[in-house]
Amino acid sequence: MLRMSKLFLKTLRDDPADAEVASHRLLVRAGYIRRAAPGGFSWLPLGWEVFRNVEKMVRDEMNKAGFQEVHFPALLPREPYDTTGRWTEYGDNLFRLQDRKGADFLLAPTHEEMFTLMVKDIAGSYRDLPVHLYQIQTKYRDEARPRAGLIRTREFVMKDSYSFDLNDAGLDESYAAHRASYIKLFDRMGLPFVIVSAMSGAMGGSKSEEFLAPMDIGEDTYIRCTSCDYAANVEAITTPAPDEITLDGLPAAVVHDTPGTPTIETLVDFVNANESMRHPDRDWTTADTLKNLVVNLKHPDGTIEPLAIGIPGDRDVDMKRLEAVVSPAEAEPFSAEDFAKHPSLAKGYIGPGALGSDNASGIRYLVDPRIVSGTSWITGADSSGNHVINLTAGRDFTPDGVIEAAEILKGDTCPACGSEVEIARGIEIGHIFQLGRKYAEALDLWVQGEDGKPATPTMGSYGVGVSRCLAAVAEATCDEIGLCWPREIAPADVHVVMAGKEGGPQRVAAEQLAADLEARGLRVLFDDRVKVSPGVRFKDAELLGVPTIAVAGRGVDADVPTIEVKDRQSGERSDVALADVVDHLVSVCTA
RNA sequence: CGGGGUGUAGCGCAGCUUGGUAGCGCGCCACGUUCGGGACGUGGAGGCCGGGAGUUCAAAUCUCCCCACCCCGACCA
Repeated sequence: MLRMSKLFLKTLRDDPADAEVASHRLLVRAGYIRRAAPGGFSWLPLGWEVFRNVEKMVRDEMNKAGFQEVHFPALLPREPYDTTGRWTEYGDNLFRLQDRKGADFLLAPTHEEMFTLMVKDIAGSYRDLPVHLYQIQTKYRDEARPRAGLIRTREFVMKDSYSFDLNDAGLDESYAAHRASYIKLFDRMGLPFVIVSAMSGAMGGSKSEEFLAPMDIGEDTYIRCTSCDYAANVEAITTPAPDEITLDGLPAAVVHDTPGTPTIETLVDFVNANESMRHPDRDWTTADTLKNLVVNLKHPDGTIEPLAIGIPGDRDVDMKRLEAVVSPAEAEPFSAEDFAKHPSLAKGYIGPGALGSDNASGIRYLVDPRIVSGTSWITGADSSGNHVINLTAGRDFTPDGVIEAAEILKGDTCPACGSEVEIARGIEIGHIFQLGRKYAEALDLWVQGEDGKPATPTMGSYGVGVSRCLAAVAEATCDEIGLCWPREIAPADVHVVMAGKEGGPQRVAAEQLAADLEARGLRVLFDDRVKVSPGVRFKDAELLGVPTIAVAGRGVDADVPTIEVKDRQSGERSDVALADVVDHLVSVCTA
């Protein structure tokens, strides 16, 4: 039994000034956590209780799925991470440090290397596979900007699992097993979630999905359909191509003088205001224009390749989508010097006429999927101050291919059902990933196959942010007045409130009730504080968020004494006869 | 890393423009009253005003430089 008279707890009446999001604000106010470092939190008794409940739930689901728990140090030597290249590749987000002898160490941001080495150490034969291991461990990432309380910290607890299979079919099974156990886990947490594809296009093959808890304060943007259940990461969504248009009878392309129109907006205004350029039936819009821009692709081997991208003028290039498509290359903006090297490119007036491997610049030219044969565009005429109207794809120009780099806008077409998508935000609570053989190969993990020859296992990795899930649950379940935990996560089943005069019958009833409930196996938080007014007790009970509140108050004085039982979430109250209340509460709490 | 904001008692804030012995609310301690929705009275304790340097007879207040935190963006297996 947790007695509030003894509990190391202080609730705050006012919101802490540095907390913006509800989960952060309430967890601090309710005395669950305190900020201790940039991106680091200390846990107070109630918070730690809740944390362990979440952790227990994660562990339980992992064990149920047949995965085995192991544990690694968080403080690791450099060497294995050097072998896989991640000592450097991980970049600024890796906490690096040295021991007294000057040897390099790191605080692990994730443990692929260690799991791989452990399997290498133990498993020797294909008969030892598949292997499914997990750990629950504190992870360290030197985040540029920790934010939103427990949502994004530099030290956090993560459950990470790894699967080792002999072949792709096995990996698929392992992946599916983890996916299924995550669905059970997040359902059990009472957390609404969507699974979005996070497949990175150009890398090919490696399958990846994110579990997102949809909420406005989330930092991951994803796309969801307004009518079907399609959901995808912005990087993974594909743009449906419209039908091609027959070229017969389309108006010819005409070059016009369009002085002083370096931007899409000035261009549209200009052509609409000019009689000779007006659209016969309507105003031109920015969606009628074809915007061409050039970037430099920096390939991992150091080579630089210019790439031209054509997209409808009503949208911008989404750098995240572009990077995902060109990965592992990186995209950088075209500089003034780059333009100087390509005199055929008229900055602000770049058109398909100069682009593509067959034209003046020789620059590879990829266009948005909407730009299909027969679509006509207003676009640059490759000399300063000139644009061309009705330049038609498939007739006047032929791009080298298509590229998914345009930003996704609300109202875009759903690739699954054809209705409209919307843009939503979510918290990434889980991520499952088919790694393949990258780590096994780098660390020389192999087992003897059935045929006696060495075989390299293929791996999957699967993560759940434990501390982040706690915050997500708090965020999803709380209301204006406080936290509101699902029973399994809550620090107690029943919050017993003594609401009468100290030394009166309420005291006696509350003490007895708390003891009886505990004897029946319920977890009890008992507000037995003296010299605390009833108002404070009620407010604190609501703030702390235990799902069921039992008040020994006025009802105790009645001819047939009663206890008020209140459901924290719904706010419903009922008076239950003192004689029946223990049974009643046991059934409520074990339902 | 760019833009914006904030640092004054445990928490939330005022004071700064116009320099002159540091204030309010909550919380805390003592006593009394009260006891079903963050009660009341009386009396207390508690602060190197983020740090450093400067200007001045005098700096929370003016100047310069740091640092920390929050928000937006960039970044983020």
